[in-house]
Amino acid sequence: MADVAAEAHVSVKTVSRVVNHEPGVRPDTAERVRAVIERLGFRRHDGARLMRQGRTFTIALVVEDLANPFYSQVGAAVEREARIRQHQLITASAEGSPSRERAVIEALVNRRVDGIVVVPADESASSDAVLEASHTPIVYMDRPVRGTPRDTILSDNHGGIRSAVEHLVAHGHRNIAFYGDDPAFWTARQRRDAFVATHEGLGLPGSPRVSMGPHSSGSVQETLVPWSRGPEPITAVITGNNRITLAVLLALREQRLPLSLVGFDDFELAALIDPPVTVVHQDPAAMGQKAAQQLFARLLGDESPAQTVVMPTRLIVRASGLRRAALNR
Amino acid sequence: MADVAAEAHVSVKTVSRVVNHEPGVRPDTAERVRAVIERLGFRRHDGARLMRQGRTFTIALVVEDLANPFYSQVGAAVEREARIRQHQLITASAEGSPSRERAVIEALVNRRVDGIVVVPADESASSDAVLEASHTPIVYMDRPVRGTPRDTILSDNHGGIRSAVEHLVAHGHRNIAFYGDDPAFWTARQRRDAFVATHEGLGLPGSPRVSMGPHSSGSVQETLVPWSRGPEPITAVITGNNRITLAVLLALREQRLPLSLVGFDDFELAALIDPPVTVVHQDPAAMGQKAAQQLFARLLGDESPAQTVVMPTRLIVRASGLRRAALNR
DNA sequence: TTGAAAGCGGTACCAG
DNA sequence: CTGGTACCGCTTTCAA
Repeated sequence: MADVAAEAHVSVKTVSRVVNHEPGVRPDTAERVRAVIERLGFRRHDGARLMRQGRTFTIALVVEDLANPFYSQVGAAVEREARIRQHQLITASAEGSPSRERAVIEALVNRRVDGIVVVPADESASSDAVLEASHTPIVYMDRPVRGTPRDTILSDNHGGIRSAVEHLVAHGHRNIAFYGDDPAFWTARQRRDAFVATHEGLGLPGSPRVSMGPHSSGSVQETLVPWSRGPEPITAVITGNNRITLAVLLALREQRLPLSLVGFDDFELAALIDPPVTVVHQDPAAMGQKAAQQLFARLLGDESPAQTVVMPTRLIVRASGLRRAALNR
Repeated sequence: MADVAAEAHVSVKTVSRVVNHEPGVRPDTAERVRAVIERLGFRRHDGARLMRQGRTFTIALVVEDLANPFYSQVGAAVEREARIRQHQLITASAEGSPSRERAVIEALVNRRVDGIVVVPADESASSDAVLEASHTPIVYMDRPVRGTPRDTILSDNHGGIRSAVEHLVAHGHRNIAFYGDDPAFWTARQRRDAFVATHEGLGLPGSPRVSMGPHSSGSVQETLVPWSRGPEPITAVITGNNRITLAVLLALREQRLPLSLVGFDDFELAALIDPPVTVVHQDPAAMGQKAAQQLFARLLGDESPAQTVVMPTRLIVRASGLRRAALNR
């Protein structure tokens, strides 16, 4: 900028005015400056600018794994909201490690990002002190965190599972098993608890048959086989997420068990499997959008108390929830 | 930092030394400084630091759509390489628009990112001037660009298609159709050309039956039905990408056509469809990793001529490539 | 309408 | 081992 100023025989301040389209520059002066800018290929150094202004026009997203379709859809939505507002997005993976997450967040705070959206690795709020001291706004997604109340965007796990159970019951199922993921995950526990509660609420027979992961096709079969034989054999299965749905589908195929199924999380090509898989759909794009919007509201000065938003799920009925007898007719 | 210096009765330079673990500070002085840092909750402002140092320790990834599984896997790989090297990653979507891509790249250059990986929207190299003037290293991915030679990471489209044709021929197919995506895409044209070349190279009968998109299940059926009836009916189909594979699968199901299939791009649950889908797998994670590695090599001063790397594809044989007669036995 | 000087928060360089 | 000072590239403030 100094170069441009010298070349155009004006002060840096005038160049600055031209670059930022500030008023109060004579048109011919402005034109002369622009010509020099063009000739020298000058580009404003946004780092310096933003440092002076105290904001970075950057937000960050911290997730477990960017390659996971759930997170990548969240990422796309957050990036879109950021772009609309002239902000840039830094994305970082914590790989499910709380310590790495903490390190990542500290690095982001050191960079003075304006705000952070994070899918927390655990509930420990290990970055609370840093965030508090730096006044960096944060929005948690998908899972809540202990400690200081913060804006949090969750999925309606309970409602989703309930709709799955009710759907199966409406189609005549009474004996339904639930396969969930590792109970270390908050969402896995939520969905399990929702299943048990709904099971009892509807007065289904016996005690709820629940198997928590981590699961593979093999580990699923260990309970799937006895449960579908013995007395009161199960006729349907509900799964706690994408990964478990896959394991159960493989297990059903391997054992040639004609059980009905409702999965949590929609997945690509669920409609092409035979029979097409009925799922509880959560909307990662909507969640990401909501999280980003909430973050920007804070950046714009919203000082209202932290709020938790529960995003609705939607049952996508295909065919796997019907009774197999009905399907074959 | 000035506050810390004042409080600890040392100069800012000494604080700087402590913060950066530079040698030449007496242990007790360092300890005193650290105590003040802790008490005041001081955190180094990386923006200021990086501005002085002239590097930002930031690289960027520009793609069409972060939610697309191909790009999100690339993104995860690039982020990982960046993180290993203490860099952060800015991700941006250009939504397939060359003008938006140009704007995004200019913004990134203004931020002085150290380098950029981009999946270009078209071949026009519209950002060439900016990149040239700013000396920002760039690596192109998946598609080449005209103009100044640049580092480029491509997938072996030709080899992939050839392996698909050869696989089908080995299983007795002679009449094979190709469904590709919109020929506006460089990769779509590459794969089409590879099909035609292989078709001729192997001396398959008649002229190659090719239908380019954009395709839906409906548009596929328009040619699929006549081609599988008339004289020399096709017995197999090759698809040019993920999206087309889906359209063809739906079309085959709708028309109850028992054709064999090899798809380009692997996809989630391809193994669970009946019959399991044989695919040409390209490795987005490996491509992203390679691109990032190439970029960092440039950042470390590699001045060798720009190179184009073609990453191998791999045929994942499941069952859909067999003749249906064989399958039913 | 224009410019000089201070300062954002650090680091580089050199002196003590 | 420690400190002073210039300076990175821009914006802010105030004066001309």
